[in-house]
Amino acid sequence: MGTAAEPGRPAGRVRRGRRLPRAFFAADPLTVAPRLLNKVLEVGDRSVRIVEVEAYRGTDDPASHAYRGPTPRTEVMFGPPGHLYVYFSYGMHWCANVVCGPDGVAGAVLLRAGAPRTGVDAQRAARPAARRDVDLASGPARLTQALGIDGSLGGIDLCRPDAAVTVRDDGVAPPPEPVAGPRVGISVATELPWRFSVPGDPNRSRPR
DNA sequence: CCGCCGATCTTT
DNA sequence: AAGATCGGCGGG
Repeated sequence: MGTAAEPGRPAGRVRRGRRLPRAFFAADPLTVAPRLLNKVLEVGDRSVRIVEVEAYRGTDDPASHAYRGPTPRTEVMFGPPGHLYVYFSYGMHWCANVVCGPDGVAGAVLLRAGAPRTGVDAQRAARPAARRDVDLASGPARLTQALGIDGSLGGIDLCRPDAAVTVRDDGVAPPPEPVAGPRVGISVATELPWRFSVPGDPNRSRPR
């Protein structure tokens, strides 16, 4: 019903785990990105296990929204780590990032795909176009749709006790050897292997 | 299963 | 004018 089976884990009660502290996000996006794999992204009763991410840096990364310095849209990327950077893409989609790196240095990790975990019925209701459950959160805008993340949550602090969105550790370790490859949908810095995913996970996004 | 293309808004 | 995308449609 509400909870998806996770292969390799015993059926039954789902561990909620504990919210990641701000220190987790204070490192460089390139360091944080692979560590976020297999962490849990939770919004209310809905959650996914993060299976694909991309690192974006700031003024030294031409593919980053922060490359040309702060703007009203991107200023949160220049602020303290552990906040949510949400942007509107292609006129119709929301995409969510976690701000990483020290305060004053721009950086973020784009949350690209997740495996549905709890509140799966609500995720299906939020994603009527998804034919199969592996399509529920298998893309950055699909993930935000499945969990109900939009611009109204932009800038929130994920590390506060009362945060509407949290990233949690339920005891599942990141993959020891994550798949690394080029970031999707960019036209510059395409040689950098800054996209990370859980090897073999069927919920990863399908690059075009 | 795969590739093409339109939708629609922000930023440059 | 292009973009950190998605889903519908047509063809194989």
